[in-house]
Order: sequence, then structure tokens, then C-alpha cells
Amino acid sequence: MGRRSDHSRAELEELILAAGEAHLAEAGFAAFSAREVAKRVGYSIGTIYNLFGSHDRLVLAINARTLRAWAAFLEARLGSGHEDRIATLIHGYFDFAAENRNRWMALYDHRMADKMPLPDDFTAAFGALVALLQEQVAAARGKGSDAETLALTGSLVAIAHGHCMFELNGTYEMFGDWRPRDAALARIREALVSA
Amino acid sequence: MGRRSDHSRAELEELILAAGEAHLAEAGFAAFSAREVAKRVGYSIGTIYNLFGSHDRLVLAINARTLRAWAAFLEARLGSGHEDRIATLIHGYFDFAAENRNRWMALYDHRMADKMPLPDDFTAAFGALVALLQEQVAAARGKGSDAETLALTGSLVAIAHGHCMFELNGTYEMFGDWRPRDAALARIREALVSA
DNA sequence: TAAATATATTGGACAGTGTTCAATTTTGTC
DNA sequence: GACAAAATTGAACACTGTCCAATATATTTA
Repeated sequence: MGRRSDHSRAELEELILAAGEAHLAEAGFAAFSAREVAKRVGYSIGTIYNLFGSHDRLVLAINARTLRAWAAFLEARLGSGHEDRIATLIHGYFDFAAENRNRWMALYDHRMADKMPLPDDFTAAFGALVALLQEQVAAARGKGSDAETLALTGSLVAIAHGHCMFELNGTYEMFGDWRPRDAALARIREALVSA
Repeated sequence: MGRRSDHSRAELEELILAAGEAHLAEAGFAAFSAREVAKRVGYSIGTIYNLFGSHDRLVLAINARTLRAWAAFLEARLGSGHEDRIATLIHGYFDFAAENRNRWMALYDHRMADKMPLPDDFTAAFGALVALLQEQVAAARGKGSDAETLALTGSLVAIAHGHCMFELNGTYEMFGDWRPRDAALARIREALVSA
């Protein structure tokens, strides 16, 4: 029924993303449905496709939000003034993932079709998160070029990711009473010492 | 229709799993379809449901095969006689994942509904893979209880997993010219030294 | 052997999905 | 008010997982 000035374009986008985020958090990636999001905001499925183009891009837009929320979460933790900033980051990493299970999982559940380039806001959100982490890694090791620090950051994030994933998907049960979170911190400390 | 003695129950299962594996390898987890598997083996969709019960359990059965293939792949590499067995394992880990992208990804794409226990053959296949790895970790460190070795194995696998995932899903591009495979090996060496 | 029972197999039906797009309704402009 | 532009709709399409009454084949019994 034509342009509804109930909401501006930007407001409508925000509305859809907020509803989509809630739906994703409740249902998980596999059960996420664009039609359900449309139902929640009271617009038709067509409108969602006009604004976001595809299921994929809607998920990516929500994922970009998740990345921004994650970065904000970590910054808040860092701001709380604990002096062991690496431990603060690792616990923040795991806590965010655990408290936002489905949203965090969706970050990795979603595979982009072939080599379609990622939307800019997604890449930007990821870049901001990486920059935040890199800064702390740089401070923790003191020495080394930016390129080396960036590469080391990649490795430390990969460590955290692997351990966090195993904690959330139950794989950890295969390894006795192994505690992924503590192990991640230990491995990252070892890597920083060796660097 | 009716019972076709063309294939015994076991033969039919094998037929379906082989076709399903091929389809999964070609299409990837997101596009995997039980109907397509039925089409490939020339049976109806109902037959697949009679044998496997659900889409989920069909995927799990294929995933169990992938785990067994992965373990066999690693054993073959270890048998080739290179003396640096840790490096052999890491390269085997990454090579298998790269050569069987979609099948390897499906291992992690698939999330079981809630706390439904995994089928026995899946758990067994996973256990065998872990045992294989644990044996090499035990040899590499020489000392320590079985429980400690198992926990360390979990941590090393998590490191490999995180790095391998970042290599396959393109995340590595965010970290300059970082090479996940080499980094994984370096981190694992550090962890073994520190252990 | 023929009849009765047990077991496989089928494929239509259902509710849901992502995606497209002609038709419709609203808004902005002259 | 008339016209053009833009936004919104929802039916249509091809697909999915899942269920299950009907059917076809095997096996067992008489």
C-alpha cells in the first residue's frame, strides 16, 4: 500500500534489524526466517526484500550488528579498569558468546555464496573489532612491527575462536574435564611469551 | 514399489550414504537436500526417511563417515614415515579440510537440535579421531597423566580448528598476510614446549 | 500350492521456505 | 486536481523437511 510515512527508510531498516536480531537470538540461524521478521514488524515480505535484497544480506546486516555489539561489550569490559587486559578480553570474548549464543553462532553458521564480497558495514564492523584486539595485543607484547602484531592477533583470535566454539557446541565433552576457557587463556599467554 | 531385493538393507544404506556424501561435497551443507539424495539413488524420499528418520540424522550419518575418512587420511600420512609427527598431523588436518571443504565444513555447520544425544557411530568416529591425536600428543610431550594429555589434546585441536576455520572461510584476509596453517603449527609447538 | 501375514516402498499432502514481480496504493510535484 | 515517482503488497513459483495411508512385494502359514 504505498509509501507509509509511519517510518522513514532508516527507521524501517532499524525496525527490521532489531526484530531480526530478536528472532535470530530466539530461533537460531537454522530456523531464522525473513517471513517471520516481516510478520514481527508488520510489513510484508516484499518490503524486506526491497530493503535487504536477500535472506543472505539480511543475515549479514544482523551479523554486522552483532559484531558491533561484541566490540562494545569488550570495550566496556576493558573500561572497567581491571589491570590484566588480556584476561579481561578472553573472558569478555567467552561471556559475550555464551550470553548471545545464537547470535554469535550465526556469525559462523552463515557462509557467503562463493566469493561474493561482504557488505561494507560488515567488513567495517569486523575491522573495528580486530583493531580493538590488535591494540591490546600490541600493548601486551610491547615490541614488534604492526604487521607482526596483526598476524599474531589473527593467531590469538583463532585460538580463542576454536576454544570458544568447542565450549559452545559441546565438543569439549570429548576431552575429559577440560575447560576451554581456561585453556584458551593459557595458550594465549604462552603465545605472547614466545612472541 | 514394495521391498526391492535389488539391495539389502545394509547395501541400501551404503548406497544412500555414498550418494549423500557426493551431493554434500558438491552442494555444501546449506544446499544439501534429502530429496536430491533420493533422486540420485533412484529411491523415493520416503525410503530415506524410513532408513534415517530425518534430515538431521542423515547428515549426521554422512558426517560420521567424514570423520572416519579424516582419521584414515591422518593415519595414512603418519604411516608415510616422516619423523616430525606433529607437523605431519597439522598438515594432514589442514589438507583434508581443504581437499574436502564442504564435507569438513558440514561437520561444524550442522547443529543438533538442543541436547539430542549424538548417534553412537558419530560419537565413536569422533572418539577414534581424538584417540589417534591423543596418542601423538602423548608421544610428543613424553610426560604427564592420560587425563592431562587428553585435556592438552583438546586445546591443541581447538587451536588447529580455529586456524583451519579462518583459513577456509576467508577470515585470514583480515590479518594481513598471516598464514593460518603455519601459525597453527607454531602455536601448537609453543604449547607443547610449555606443557 | 494358495491364503494370510509381515515388511518395504511409494508419492501425494501439508506447512513452511526464499525469491520475484505485476499490480496497487501512497506520496511528491507541477 | 492531474501526473509521475516511489513504496508496498501478496500471489505465484519452485523448492524444502516431514508424515503417513496406500500399495507392492516377501515371507510364513495352512
